[in-house]
Amino acid sequence: MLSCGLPLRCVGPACPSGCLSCRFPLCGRSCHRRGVAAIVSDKLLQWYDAHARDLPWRARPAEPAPEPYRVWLSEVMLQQTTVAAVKPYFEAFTLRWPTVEQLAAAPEEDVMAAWAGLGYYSRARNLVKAARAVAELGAFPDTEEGLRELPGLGAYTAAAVAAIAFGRRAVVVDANVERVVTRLFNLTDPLPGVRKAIRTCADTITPEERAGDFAQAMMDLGSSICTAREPKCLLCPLANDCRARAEGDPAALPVKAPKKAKPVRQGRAFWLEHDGSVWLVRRDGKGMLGGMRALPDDGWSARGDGADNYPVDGAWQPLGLVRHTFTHFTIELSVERLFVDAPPPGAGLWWPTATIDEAGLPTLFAKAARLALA
DNA sequence: TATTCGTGGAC
DNA sequence: TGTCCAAGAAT
Repeated sequence: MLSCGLPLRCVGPACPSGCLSCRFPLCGRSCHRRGVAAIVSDKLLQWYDAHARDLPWRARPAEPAPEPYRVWLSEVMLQQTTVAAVKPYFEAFTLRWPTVEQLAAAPEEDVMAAWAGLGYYSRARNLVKAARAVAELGAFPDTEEGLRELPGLGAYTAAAVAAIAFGRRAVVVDANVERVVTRLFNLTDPLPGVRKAIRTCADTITPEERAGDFAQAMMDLGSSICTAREPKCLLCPLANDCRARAEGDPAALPVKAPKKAKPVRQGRAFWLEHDGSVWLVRRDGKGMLGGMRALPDDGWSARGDGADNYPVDGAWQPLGLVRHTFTHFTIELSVERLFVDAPPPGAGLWWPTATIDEAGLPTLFAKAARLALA
């Protein structure tokens, strides 16, 4: 086996010269670690310059950074959400609210409705809060620490916005980076325990310059080459530096803890109709689908079935069953209809059924509406 | 650290 | 059809 002849104290990807003897824990010293890391980040940036995806919220490589508002908005939308799903929402939001000040001035209800269908609705609630905080401040914070104070910005998003919008050196770790780094360094311990090691390793290859491009390059690599299933190692610009490829199994990383089974819950949703309109309520505060418009229901949740209690007495007509799977449980929702002359007790509003698509219903209730109007 | 938060596409 | 998965945050 060829040796590169450098001190055997380094960490990180295999030596670019082919040396496979540099497999030692992080020494943190100025051995040739820096040299190896710089080569890796340079290779990745060169690959990015040639292969970066063209996305609505993104500047082309080496171009001036896009507006912080667009970076922030896209990053929040992209949390646990695919690029394809985000695109139309990003276009709609930036068209309707071109600046963070305009978003800050919008009624929360309108923002929630515009977010309907995208999921994880606490993001929309925090989006409004953060926009108002930024409007109050006069501008986005331009450091990772400052951004971290805004609601809805965790470690990942604060680092990403700091790097992409403000050119700060920040260690940006998302699921793509976790996958790339566990493979590049052959980190075989399971998530989430391995996260500290991932961060340490990601830090070693994060460059001082172009940290934003580097972060996006890692994400593009993770989404197109270093994919969860069947990674395309033959196309990978870092193949020769990848320790999992040399000595392990890239496709088996990262190792994850087994998942819990999802319970199936039963519940009812109530379609109260009067004069061509349906009665909609607004779900309260924090929990599941919090703040979203919805059909009245019988109190089902992730923890239990509905209580089988109807909002008003009458000859309710069962219309069918809607099955919908959330992250941690499945709901079988019986949709039942009653024609009434007066609104039920409690807050709500009559919404014309002809324009139900514009009510901003989350997907479960949009399915129920589709059933009721079929 | 573990759980609770959506949704739609790929396979 | 079922399972996995995605630019995570808050608690």
